[in-house]
Amino acid sequence: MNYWLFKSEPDEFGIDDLAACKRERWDGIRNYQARNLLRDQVAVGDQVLIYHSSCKKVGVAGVARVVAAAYPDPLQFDPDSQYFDPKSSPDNPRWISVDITFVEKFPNVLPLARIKAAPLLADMVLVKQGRLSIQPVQPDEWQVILEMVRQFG
DNA sequence: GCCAACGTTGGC
DNA sequence: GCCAACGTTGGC
Repeated sequence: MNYWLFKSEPDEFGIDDLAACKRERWDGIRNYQARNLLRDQVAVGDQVLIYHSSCKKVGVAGVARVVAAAYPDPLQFDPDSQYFDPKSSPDNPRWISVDITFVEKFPNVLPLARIKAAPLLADMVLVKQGRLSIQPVQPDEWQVILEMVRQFG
């Protein structure tokens, strides 16, 4: 089983929305590095940190679990969607979705500033390559994050 | 709102 | 295939 971090803007879709709907298609990913991870590595049963970006409380907000592995993102075929891609086709889809389900909402969002300040998390992709929207998380990093949440919350 | 970092596009 | 121009992300 692998660990991941998915970014979302809580104004669009955050941990509370996930808790309310229980299961959600993670769509609209339009970055090749993130796409490749979704397509090749994200598997059913993997665990996911839900990260809130571009908002007041930037940081890790909770946990989700993967319930459906890679399949074509339907929005790429929808001309009315902002994620429509005219260069993609059902025969050869370019963009990938997975489904996740709600697991846990943290009592408090673990702030990015705390993550950046933690020596044990200095090698996190979040710290080193902040812009990637689907990121691998190492098992030891996962443990450190959850321990920090326990102390912070 | 600013701006640094980084990804994508397109001319050559 | 290089690289300049441009667009986007996302923290602050």
